Amino acid sequence: MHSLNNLIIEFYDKLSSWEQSVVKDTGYSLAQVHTIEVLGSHGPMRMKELADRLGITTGTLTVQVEKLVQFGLIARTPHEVDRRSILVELTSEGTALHKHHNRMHLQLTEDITRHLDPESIKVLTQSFEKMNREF
Amino acid sequence: MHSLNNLIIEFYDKLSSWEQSVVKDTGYSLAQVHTIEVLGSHGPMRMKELADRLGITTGTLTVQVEKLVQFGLIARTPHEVDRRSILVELTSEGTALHKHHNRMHLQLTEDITRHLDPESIKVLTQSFEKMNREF
DNA sequence: ATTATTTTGTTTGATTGTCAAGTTATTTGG
DNA sequence: CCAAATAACTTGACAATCAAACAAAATAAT
Repeated sequence: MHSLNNLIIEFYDKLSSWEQSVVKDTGYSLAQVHTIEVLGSHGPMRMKELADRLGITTGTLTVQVEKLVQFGLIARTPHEVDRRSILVELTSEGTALHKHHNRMHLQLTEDITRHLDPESIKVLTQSFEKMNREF
Repeated sequence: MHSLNNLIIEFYDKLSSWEQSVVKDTGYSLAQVHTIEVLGSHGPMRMKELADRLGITTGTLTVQVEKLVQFGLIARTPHEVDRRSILVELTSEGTALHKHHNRMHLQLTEDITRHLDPESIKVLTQSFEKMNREF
């Protein structure tokens, strides 16, 4: 248990470094790419929901979104029913960035699991499912 | 493979959120606790090495270390042989914080793995070992 | 041995990400 | 209909960060 704990911490650290270097290559900041990632994997959403998912305040997000709009990565559209709200969604350019980032992640997953046999991958997948449910 | 990739991303996100909330409770910042963590798990080291492990410049670290010294969490001692260098190490208070954080991590690992049978934990541990080696 | 280069840590100035608090517009509940 | 809650924005203040310039010391080259 103790060793598994250390392995998880090490895994997290290495994933962090990897993410940082991959993001740097895009020319955008970590916060910016993270925003694109969330929008890409969950689809268009209101500012409030996006802020919650990113773990930041809406005030911070307002500024961040403004930049991303100027970069042409995302677009703001009024909410159909709630006129207080704004829907934020990826532009085609934003979608392209998300897909690119996704491919990087997939490649990494393939790279780090290449010495695992099919049975281990199966157990690993099930274990991640169970662990993610417990957070 | 595709689903495993998504599970890893989800796992990373959840671990991130967890870390953020645990760190917030300590009253110190994420960067500060991270510095304590590295010093706690690897022992005293030079500024340069610490900066490299944290993925920041020595300039940034100089400022950060100054604060942590004022908080009484770490101490600076001259390097025995290289007079350009400074050794940074945890004080007893810093060690206490590290131990506390470590206990939190261990508790989390126990919590998220509680529905895994011993055999799965074994495979999971071996898989993490192999994956960490491939980064 | 002397000089040039590299390494280590610090300082400074600029930029980014962040929050808290206050504001406005809108929605919801009594 | 009015009060309270919610959504987004604005502003002012910090934290964290980097790059560049610097000084001191170690290392390499000649």
